[in-house]
Amino acid sequence: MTSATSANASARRSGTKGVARADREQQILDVAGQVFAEHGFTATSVADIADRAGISKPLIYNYFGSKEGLFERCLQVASELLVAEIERTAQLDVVGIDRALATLDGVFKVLAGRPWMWRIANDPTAPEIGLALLGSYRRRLEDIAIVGVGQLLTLAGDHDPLDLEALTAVWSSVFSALVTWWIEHPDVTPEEMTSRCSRLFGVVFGVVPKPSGA
Amino acid sequence: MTSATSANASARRSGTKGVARADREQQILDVAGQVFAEHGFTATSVADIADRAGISKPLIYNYFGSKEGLFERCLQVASELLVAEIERTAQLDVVGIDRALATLDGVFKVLAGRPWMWRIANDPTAPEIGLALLGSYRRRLEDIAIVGVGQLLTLAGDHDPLDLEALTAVWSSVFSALVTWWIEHPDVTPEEMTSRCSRLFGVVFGVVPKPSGA
DNA sequence: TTGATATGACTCCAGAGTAAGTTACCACGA
DNA sequence: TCGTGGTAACTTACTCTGGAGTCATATCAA
Repeated sequence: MTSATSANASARRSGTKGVARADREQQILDVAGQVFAEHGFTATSVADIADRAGISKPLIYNYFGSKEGLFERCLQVASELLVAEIERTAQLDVVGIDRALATLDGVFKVLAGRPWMWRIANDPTAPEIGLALLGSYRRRLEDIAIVGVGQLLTLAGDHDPLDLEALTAVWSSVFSALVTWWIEHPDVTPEEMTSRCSRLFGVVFGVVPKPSGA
Repeated sequence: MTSATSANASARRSGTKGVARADREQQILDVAGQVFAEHGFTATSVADIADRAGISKPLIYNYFGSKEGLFERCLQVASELLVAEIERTAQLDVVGIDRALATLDGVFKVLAGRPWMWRIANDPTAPEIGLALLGSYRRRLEDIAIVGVGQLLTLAGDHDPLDLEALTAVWSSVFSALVTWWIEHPDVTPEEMTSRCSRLFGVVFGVVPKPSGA
């Protein structure tokens, strides 16, 4: 990801434990992601992460500068992946409920096996710097959501800008609620969850969406 | 509220500043509610609250025992009021979307002028003890929500218990999103917000609900 | 020897909580 | 109308702890 030792990062290189920089960095990020997800930014101490990673605290500062710096990197990895997936789906030629379903399906698949990404991206105790970063990602998602919601409202003859704003907030929260519910039910597979969403949309909108092909 | 000086709590009574216990308690609760709502439990220090109230820190400990104790009291006041209102509405002879609207309307009216109550009841940095208290209130709300959602699902022939659970989570989040959106738009009156909700439900469900009479 | 990796043992500070004293007011007796 | 003691309200000036962040030093590959 960074630059040095790009070819064979796993090869022994130098230093007390013989762990190459890129490897160590990745390892710390992995562990930090887990721990931050479990307890939230504020309730997590750098010493916790160091312990779990089997290294010492100063090493983390050596690699990431500060607790916030470390969190920011975790957040960036997670957000980047999620937003990229959602933007990818938005390019597809699908609209309405089907598009919503496709987006959810994509997120479920990205998140499968890495639920910590979702928790970090929604950590309410995140520090200022993290909130700023999150804000920029959220704005990108908002842009996408607002288009879909706008189509729905326009179709219904509602042109009130505040209605658009409010309904977009509602849709975002529905999206989050579904993903969060799934994260809290680790036994449910992405496929099962997608079909559950499809079923629920059908009930709510009184429509049977065509089975997702993606 | 407490016991002593019940008749005329505002009358001077005794002590350095001549403020009666019940008055001071209320004053601290008011200020604490504001400050906790602004910054969240974790980011608020007891000294902050003391400063804003124009008193000293130990006085707060004298009255409430601990930072958590103080927060718990704020939370209790807020939750009690909100849950009572929602349960009251649930008694009414209204079902479906109309009931949802009536509930929202009630909450908007309770919250008008005291938005801090909503923020505190949704403070993600609340301490354990607060979460426990919140849990009990939330369970009461869940009981109500689950009935309404259950009716909808049954009507649609869906009897999957996990579907019920998930859709209830979604509905709760929609409810929260609407209230939160409103809290963040202080210029919108409760009446305006209720009619906005009514309009949005109409768009989403493709139904025009009858104008709320309550 | 040099330079990167790594750590034990610190410093430092914010913020929760406390001990001990101070002030104002009241109710009484002389 | 003075003490004088009782008591509730209130404050100053602390202690103590958890946790962020740092420094001097050690280990190892080349």
